[in-house]
Amino acid sequence: MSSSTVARAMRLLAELGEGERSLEQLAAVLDVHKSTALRLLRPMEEERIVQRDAAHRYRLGPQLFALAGQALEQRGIRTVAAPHLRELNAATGQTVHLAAYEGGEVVYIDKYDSRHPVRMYSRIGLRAALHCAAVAKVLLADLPPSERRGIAEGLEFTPYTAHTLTTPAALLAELDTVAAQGWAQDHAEHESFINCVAAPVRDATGRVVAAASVSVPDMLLPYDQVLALLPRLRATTAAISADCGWTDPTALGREV
Amino acid sequence: MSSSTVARAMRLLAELGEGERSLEQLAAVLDVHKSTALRLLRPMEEERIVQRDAAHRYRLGPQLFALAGQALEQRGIRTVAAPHLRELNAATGQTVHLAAYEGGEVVYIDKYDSRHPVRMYSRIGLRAALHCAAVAKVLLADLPPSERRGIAEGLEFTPYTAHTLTTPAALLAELDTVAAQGWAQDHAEHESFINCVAAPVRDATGRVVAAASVSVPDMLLPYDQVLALLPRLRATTAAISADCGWTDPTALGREV
DNA sequence: ACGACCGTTGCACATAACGCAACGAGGGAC
DNA sequence: GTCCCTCGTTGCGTTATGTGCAACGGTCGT
Repeated sequence: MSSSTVARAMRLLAELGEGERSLEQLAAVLDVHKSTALRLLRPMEEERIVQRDAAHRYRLGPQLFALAGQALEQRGIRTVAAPHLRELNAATGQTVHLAAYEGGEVVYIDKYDSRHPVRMYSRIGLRAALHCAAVAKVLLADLPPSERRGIAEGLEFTPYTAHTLTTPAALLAELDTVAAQGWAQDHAEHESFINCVAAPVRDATGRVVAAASVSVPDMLLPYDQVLALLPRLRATTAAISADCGWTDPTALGREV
Repeated sequence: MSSSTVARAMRLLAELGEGERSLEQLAAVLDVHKSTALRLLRPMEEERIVQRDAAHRYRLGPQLFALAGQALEQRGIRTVAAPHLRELNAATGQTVHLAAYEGGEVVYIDKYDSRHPVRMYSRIGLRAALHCAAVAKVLLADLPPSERRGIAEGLEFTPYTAHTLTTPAALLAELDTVAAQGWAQDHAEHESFINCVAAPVRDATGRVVAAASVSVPDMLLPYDQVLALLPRLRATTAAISADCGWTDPTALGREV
């Protein structure tokens, strides 16, 4: 037993999500009389959840932005991402990380351990190496080019392995690639026996607010099989982004 | 005559914007029986507008983010402006806002945070104070004088700081100045330690459809250095306007 | 200036939302 | 482990409230 009146109101919101509608159009969607639709819309208009322009056409209102912003502030990206990351972790059995760019550094803000006996070492709150970690590459790639440059030139480029990028130029070139393809890899650049792939999470404004990654020791899966996890990873980050309000403009060819 | 049921549902959303709530708490807010609150929440939960965790505590749900994202998407100007605002944000490192005049109020429709540790607080969807905010002045200044007058006389003129304009006459005089010079300032009129500059964005018909601003705490930059950001801001708004089809008729002596 | 269209209002009727009270599940304390 | 207490859930009868209808009025286009 639930309120059908509220259900109708929610249906109106969904419809307005598609674009501006007149009162009559909205009434037609619900298959109710115009006056009924009007009475449903009025309280939402008062709360600025919906809005109407001079021509009396309805659209979603600014209070919606305010609510979404408050919600994200409270919960943070970590809470929103959690169920999706857990599922990715369950599906792949591998270590899953969530990282964010905060004040010049990339920090791990969540982690789901591999179920295999051999695990990689990391801990929530630790900083990622900016010139190695796949999550770092994803996050840096979203920054404006001028800032990327500044960061790249300020790094130490500690050569952890033979694959580690060791010059600002190499890193900047890599970031261009990452920005273009929409994901990043770490091919034994930090630990000689660990490969990672990472993909960005975007919020409603389209900005990259976090990055998720799968890390796997190559004794478990060789490099090319790690790349095969990419579609699954990207499906996960797409789902998280959607939960943050992001609507993918390149939603054409889908291939989960 | 409007649906009080929907009004109650909206009230619940506003309450959930403040934080997680139990069913009983929500019922208490509306002063209704628990079962009533439950019936109101159920359709919203089905649409994922609200969500409940394992402990049955309600919070705002992912569908709300999706709606907010769609709503932002519908504001065409936001999409056009985004890359330019991002660039301005990157170049100055300061907080950048985009605001529009909608139905008698000035609403922030986009925001790019400062990268400095000390940030100003604001959120997309909030209303700007019409007698303080630089963006408000820019948007009001484009209205016909008669409408300006009506708005100015209907305001409350809350004196946030010592610099706040407190009379309709003072505001109207300021709007004349803004209209003449093509930009506006907020010299510690809303927060005593924050200065802003704003400039208009015009569409192909020449109407001001939005305003962009840079806001900076004066511990970061003193007032006169904020004014020095003006050329950069105006270059940005000019670029956005150009993308909207606006061709500047006063494109003669440029001194940016 | 006229007509057509769309949003708005008042009213009578019936639906659906409400409060109540009993049920059930989960958690904490002893 | 068992009891108790709290909180969410359900069924039901009443009545408030949402609904359709039809007439009104404002706005735009011709």
